[in-house]
Amino acid sequence: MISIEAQIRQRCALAIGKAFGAEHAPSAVVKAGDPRFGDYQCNSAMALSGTLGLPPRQVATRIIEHLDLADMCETPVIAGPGFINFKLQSGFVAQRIEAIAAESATLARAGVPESPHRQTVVVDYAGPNIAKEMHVGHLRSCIIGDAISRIMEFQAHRVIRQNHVGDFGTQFGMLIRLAREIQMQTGDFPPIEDLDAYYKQAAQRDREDENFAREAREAVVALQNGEPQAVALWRRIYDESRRHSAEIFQLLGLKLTPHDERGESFYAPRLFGVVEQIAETLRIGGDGGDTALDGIDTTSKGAELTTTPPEDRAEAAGALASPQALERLSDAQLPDVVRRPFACVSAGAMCVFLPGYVDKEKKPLPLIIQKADGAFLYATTDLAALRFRLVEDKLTPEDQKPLHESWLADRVIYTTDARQAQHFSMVFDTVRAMRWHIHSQSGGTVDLVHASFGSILGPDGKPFKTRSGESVKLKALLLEATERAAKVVAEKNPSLSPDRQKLIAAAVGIGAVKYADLKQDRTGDYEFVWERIISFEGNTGPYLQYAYARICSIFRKAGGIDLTGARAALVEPAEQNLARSLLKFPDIVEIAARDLKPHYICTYLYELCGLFSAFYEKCPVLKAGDAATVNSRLILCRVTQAVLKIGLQELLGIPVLDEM
RNA sequence: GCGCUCGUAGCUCAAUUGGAUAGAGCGUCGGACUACGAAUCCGAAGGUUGCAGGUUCGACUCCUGCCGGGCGCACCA
Repeated sequence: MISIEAQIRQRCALAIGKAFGAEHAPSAVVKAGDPRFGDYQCNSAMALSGTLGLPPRQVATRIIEHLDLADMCETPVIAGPGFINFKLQSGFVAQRIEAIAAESATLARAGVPESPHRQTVVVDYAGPNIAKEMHVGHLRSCIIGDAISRIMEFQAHRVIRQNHVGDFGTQFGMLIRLAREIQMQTGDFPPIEDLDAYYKQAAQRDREDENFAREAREAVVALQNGEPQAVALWRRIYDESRRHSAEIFQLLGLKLTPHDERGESFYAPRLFGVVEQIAETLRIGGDGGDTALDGIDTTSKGAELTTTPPEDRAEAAGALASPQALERLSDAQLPDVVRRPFACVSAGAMCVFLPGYVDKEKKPLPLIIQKADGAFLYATTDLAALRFRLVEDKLTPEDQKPLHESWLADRVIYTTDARQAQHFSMVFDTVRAMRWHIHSQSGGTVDLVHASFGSILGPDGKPFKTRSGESVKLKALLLEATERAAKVVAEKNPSLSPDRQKLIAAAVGIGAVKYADLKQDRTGDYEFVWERIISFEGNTGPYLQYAYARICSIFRKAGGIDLTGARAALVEPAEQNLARSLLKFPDIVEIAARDLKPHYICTYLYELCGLFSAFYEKCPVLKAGDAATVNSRLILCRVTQAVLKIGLQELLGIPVLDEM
């Protein structure tokens, strides 16, 4: 079932094509800005009047002459400078509502179509560093990433969730070193249920004890070289840490599974090869020098790179293949302006230089992919991960299940905080320079997206910390949310059993935290103030859950009513408003997916609940009197219930409750 | 210094990406429970969209310059 807005857009495009030629066809159809103007509006006439040299209202008239919408809308009206306003026919609205409510299969999608062009989408989110307990810094990536993958999945895209955990970094050296010491003293593996305390102890020793610090660094090397004892200790710490993060994921209701986890350790064996390949492919410099780098103006970042013909690059790379040539380019001979991507050793580190990036002294800023001491960094891991996701044969020993087939990603979405924007920009540019984003078969390009988000701030407007200045642990935060919700549940609905109350408190409390995060445009910062987060009034999670629970309550009272063949009458304005809003749900999902902005869905659901409340106040359902009206209103309840359930639970990952 | 980002009602945020008279919630004030759940609803007050220009039928949105906040900028992630 195609969405109504899309349908009107298509018909308008058709009419514009007929009236003025296909080259003018794209039509600007959006939902009406004001209910007075109807349900949808076409803004094409004004835009077209310039290119056509006709008055906009005349253009609008011509469009309407060729427009065939008699099966859906009342006669279109031209208004203002040249808006064409559409109002859906009452009968059409009723018919669509009936069609959605008709059977469980249609109800389960509430009119949301599957995407006509299914894509394979990798969503990289959560990604905690598992040497420490998860804290608020991980919250947004978890919540937003999960919502984005749910939305895309509901559109029938093939979503591959990836939890890129930090499980192989330098901190593990300390942890291994400390574990080894405790094991030697006590004969036992250290108890690390309290991961943070253990981490702190190791960090303190690392600061204060030179020998410890040195041995910790050695432990990292041993780990990376696969030395059995180090690996065994790492494995123990890793398992314990993962138990912790799995618990948090479960509390948050994330759809991530252990199968979705490929962390730094997974890519560790690939790092050397990745650096080698990049250094080889992007090698350039020395004799070729600036001449070879000239000729391509890349004032803007990234996008320009794809225009570099591969032959050019190969030629440039081939011009200087010797290690000596690489060395010659170091430092002093770096060009002032980088005009094309290239790799070379600078100050002992293997670097990729890309157009458009400069440091404080306006000198070219590198993406370092291997440190002077030979160690790899997160840029290396990210590049290895992207190569794995885009071009690597997935039939590797570690990864035979469950995704043994080639992923052939069409999009890779990173849900990480905005401070990493430059990092990802450089990593993506490097991938493009390597042409890993070109599908080997189709020749199409992969969309690399950083779906960034702002910081969570404390009430003081500074980064959210505890009073003692430590990061707030996620487990404690979710526990507090649940406790605060429990108080309200006990007060509002004391008749529920304690077990039931506990369950509801968790869904309400954690749902409130998730909703508070999702309802805001992800690109901005927001303040975490408990009173606001856990408030049950206004645009909040509990408000929406409450609306859902009230609908469920109606159906409980109604008993086993059969709505087969029932008609939607829609006589009251409140019924009309609710029904028309329900039909807009598919378009909201569409734009939320297009922009990767879950808050569009939040805003919509909140407004829908407002309309439902108005309907609920003015239109008695079960006490309506005649059976036809009861059934008609029950259909509206049924579809509203479905939209809320899909929106909250399936798309946003916020649980709905039959009662609360 | 360079780059990114934000600045909208007292407070917290929207505004379908260039559309019509800039909308909500909280707070304030005033109303509605012998009607399906009052965790609700209805009403009122509250604005020179940081400032100044520009682009055009039309600007919170785009371009330029200021002012103010946040973040990033060579071997941490």
